[in-house]
Amino acid sequence: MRILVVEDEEKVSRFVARGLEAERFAVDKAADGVSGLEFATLYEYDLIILDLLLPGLSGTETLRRLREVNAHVPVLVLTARDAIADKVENLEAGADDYLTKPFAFAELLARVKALLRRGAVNRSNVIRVADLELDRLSQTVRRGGNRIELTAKEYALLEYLMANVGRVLSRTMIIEHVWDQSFDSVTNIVDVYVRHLRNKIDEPFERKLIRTVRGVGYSMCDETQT
Amino acid sequence: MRILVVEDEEKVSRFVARGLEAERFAVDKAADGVSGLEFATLYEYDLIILDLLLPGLSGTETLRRLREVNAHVPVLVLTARDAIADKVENLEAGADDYLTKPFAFAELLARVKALLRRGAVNRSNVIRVADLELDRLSQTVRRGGNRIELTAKEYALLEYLMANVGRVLSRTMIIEHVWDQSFDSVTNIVDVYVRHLRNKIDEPFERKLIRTVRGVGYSMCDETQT
DNA sequence: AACGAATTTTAATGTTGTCTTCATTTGGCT
DNA sequence: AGCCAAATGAAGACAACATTAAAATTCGTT
Repeated sequence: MRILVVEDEEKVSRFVARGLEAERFAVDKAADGVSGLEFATLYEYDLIILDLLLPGLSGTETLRRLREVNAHVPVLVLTARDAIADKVENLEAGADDYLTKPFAFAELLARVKALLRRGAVNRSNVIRVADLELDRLSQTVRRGGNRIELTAKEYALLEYLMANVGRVLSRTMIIEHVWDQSFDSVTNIVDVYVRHLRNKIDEPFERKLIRTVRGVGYSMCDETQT
Repeated sequence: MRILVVEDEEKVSRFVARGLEAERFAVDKAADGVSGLEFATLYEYDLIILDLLLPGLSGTETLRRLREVNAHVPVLVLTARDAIADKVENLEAGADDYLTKPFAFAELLARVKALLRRGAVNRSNVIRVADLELDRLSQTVRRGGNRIELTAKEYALLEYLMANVGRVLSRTMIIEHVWDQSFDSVTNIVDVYVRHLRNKIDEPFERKLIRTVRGVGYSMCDETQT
């Protein structure tokens, strides 16, 4: 499950991201409205958490434009305690729920899960690529019907790859999403984990799904390749 | 697409350069304001990423002088977290966007892409010349519907040629856009790469798109040829 | 708390593909 | 023909990726 957090305060976004990641969500962070919109345009999210007090583009304006881009994704809005006046405005602008700062993480999590459940009725939680199938609810993986056991990191990597079928993901992006660390370019951990994944999901099968794009990164194939 | 990174911290600049290179940008690095200015004067960049906390010449001063040299190139400024006071000053001094450290690479990339898109009204994500088609988003190339695999350099060269359809590009111009600075002047690398490209995108087809202009350089044909 | 097993990470080595140079051939132009 | 620019082919240097093993860490169990 992918969540985008649009929040300018580094401390808050870190706190939220950490907590959500512990719940096995894949979290992206954006520090203001402009890049938040950019993310929302480029990638698909299951939920967006949006702080209204943003530098640059105002939160309400961001929300409005977000709706132009994607009318379906659930948006949870964070506001300051005394901003109740805006409440109506926000709900009208397209927020699905709101939470006032400061908040307990447990409360945020409860609301996040509620929103996801609500939307889950008509959305599938299974991603399929060829005969490979990943269920995000039960966090299980099958290929050709057979269950494949993955470790936490292997699963996270596979989910990230499958959520972006056909797109090439750079090592930098993969490290950021799966390992949540930056600035450490002297590691080949992505290569090693790709190997682990290949051993489990590609090795025993005829058709290989994980493709290496030299100089760029890795990608899940959707089309039949040469 | 060429990007100049002016940043004194080796770790940060390596991290940024690596990530951008995986996105197929040609990246030059400068470690301080003076050499940053020098690069910006000597070469043309599509975007400049400038750290404000530089040794020697201050970042703001660098920015001001940069604008004297080139008023158009988009500049993305990196600042320390608590330097919000300078924010207005920087935007006034000519920064197009800013990002506070520490930042996630995905966020930097989102902003870079947004800035590049903003600057070019006529730049769509897909360039077409006859039945040849280059998609800047997915970085893929097709001719007559068939996907063509290119290496990093081949792709960069083709993008530059296609972005300047009909115009004749000299070898010097090509080297300056596609390769990064440190390059020896007695080389026929452009010829060699044009050959590689022709093998992949012209050889199998009837109509040839890359034209040689003797004594000058190369060009992509847009009109129907003789 | 201590042990062992499984997972994660680092590190070293082997392999492959790309980049670059160089030498040679081809072909246009005067 | 003779000159010069461009095309071509191939080989070596180099960087990126694959693979393996071993070290470090985590986690559950006793």
